[in-house]
Amino acid sequence: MNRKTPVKRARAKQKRLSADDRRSEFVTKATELFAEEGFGGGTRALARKLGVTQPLLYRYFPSKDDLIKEVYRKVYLEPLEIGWEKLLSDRSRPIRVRLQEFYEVYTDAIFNRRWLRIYLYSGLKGLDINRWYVGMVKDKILTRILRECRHDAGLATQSRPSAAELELAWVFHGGIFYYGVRKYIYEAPVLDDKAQMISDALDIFLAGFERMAESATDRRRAPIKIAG
Amino acid sequence: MNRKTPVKRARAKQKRLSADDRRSEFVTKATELFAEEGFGGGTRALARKLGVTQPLLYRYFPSKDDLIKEVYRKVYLEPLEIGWEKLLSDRSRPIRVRLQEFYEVYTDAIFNRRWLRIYLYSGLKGLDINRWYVGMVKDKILTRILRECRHDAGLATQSRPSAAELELAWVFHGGIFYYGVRKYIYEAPVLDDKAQMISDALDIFLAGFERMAESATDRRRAPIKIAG
DNA sequence: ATCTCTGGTGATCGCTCGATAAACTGAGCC
DNA sequence: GGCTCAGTTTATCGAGCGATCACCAGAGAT
Repeated sequence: MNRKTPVKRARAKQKRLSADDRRSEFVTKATELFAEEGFGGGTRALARKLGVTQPLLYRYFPSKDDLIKEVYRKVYLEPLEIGWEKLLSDRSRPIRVRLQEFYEVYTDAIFNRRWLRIYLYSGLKGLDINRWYVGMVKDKILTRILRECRHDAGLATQSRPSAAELELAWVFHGGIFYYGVRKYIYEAPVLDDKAQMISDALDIFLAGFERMAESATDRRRAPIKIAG
Repeated sequence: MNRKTPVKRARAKQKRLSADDRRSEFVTKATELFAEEGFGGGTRALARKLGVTQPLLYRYFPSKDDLIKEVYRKVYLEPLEIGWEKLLSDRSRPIRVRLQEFYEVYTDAIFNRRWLRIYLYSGLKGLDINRWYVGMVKDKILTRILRECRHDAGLATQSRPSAAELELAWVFHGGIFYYGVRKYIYEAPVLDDKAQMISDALDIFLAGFERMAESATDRRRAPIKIAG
């Protein structure tokens, strides 16, 4: 229809952002793109998402790899902002309440398509930052949880948890993590009530920890007796 | 040195395989390549692994995508060859023994770098075959396990497990699965004794199932009491 | 010995990728 | 107004990608 008269060049969109704004817009949109396409996603597709041309990227990042590193940093540091030290270590509250609340807010932070996909893609690349994150989960979350559990059960506080304890905590943690993978990566139907899933997982973890603590110094435990 | 005289062209390697052999060699090496590089791995790199030239691939597969589909098929069907029906459903043996053995052979089948990486890469692509596999784990493994557990506990056998039961089983299964991810994807240190990890996970799963079964018809359960 | 059939190669096409260099443009300052 | 400088675009490069086609070569049948 009135297409013939060029109405002031419709692509006079919103160009000319400040350098800082443009730069962080690149990182944000790159996170979205790479979450969907993997890190093989193209710089042209990224530019299209911003409504700019592809070479503009190189005004803000020396190479695509530098952009990717920034995406890593942003995504991996995101869940750390919730401040779990005080959540886990506040001994004025029952440990079960602390654990429940911690896992609710922690999974609120990481259970979304964007975070989980970036995490898995970068994990498959075997990057240092992924090793660092896994080590941090071990030291800052699982070890802390075990320490609080030991304290709560009246056991001696040891500097490092035993390998068996740690594995127990990992299986528990992994079970919860896998809930997010099933929901946001596999897009499989899951129990909608995340809080109840956490509550149930906590029940069996804490019961398992108690059982392990009871057979105190034993390295090897007998299997539990099953009804029937 | 004696480089000047062409000594019968050293690349007279081992060419000229039978069509079937060459085809399956393509699939095998493609599985290795894609496991490491992702499905973005190049056809030239693949040919190099076989010691042939790149166009030869297209004598055996119409396109790279068809090759990839064959890789899927091979990888996804691999763990099914262990025949878990008889392992899980043989009621002449104690359920705990059955579960222990099943998870040992199942994880023997899938806990390796090749399988896990292909599985995760294809999972990230959101393919139908991945949905199919997850559904199969649910129907053929978890549902069966829950049915056997119910039978063992003397509970009424219901056609489908409750959502809460299923979630319990998923968290347990996911916890074990994540052990493989930690070991072969993250390459993080894990408890070396896989059988003990399974045994411990089984302990807490079965204890959790019993607890859930005790509070029979209740949809919502009270959290367990913690010492202290 | 020659023919034939098939596994395998060499050359190349069209496309997309990350990256570079030069030209353009518009808001703020004098 | 005209200058300046930073944000943006246009044009393009070289490399690598999947895919195609004509050709080659060697084992087995005749």
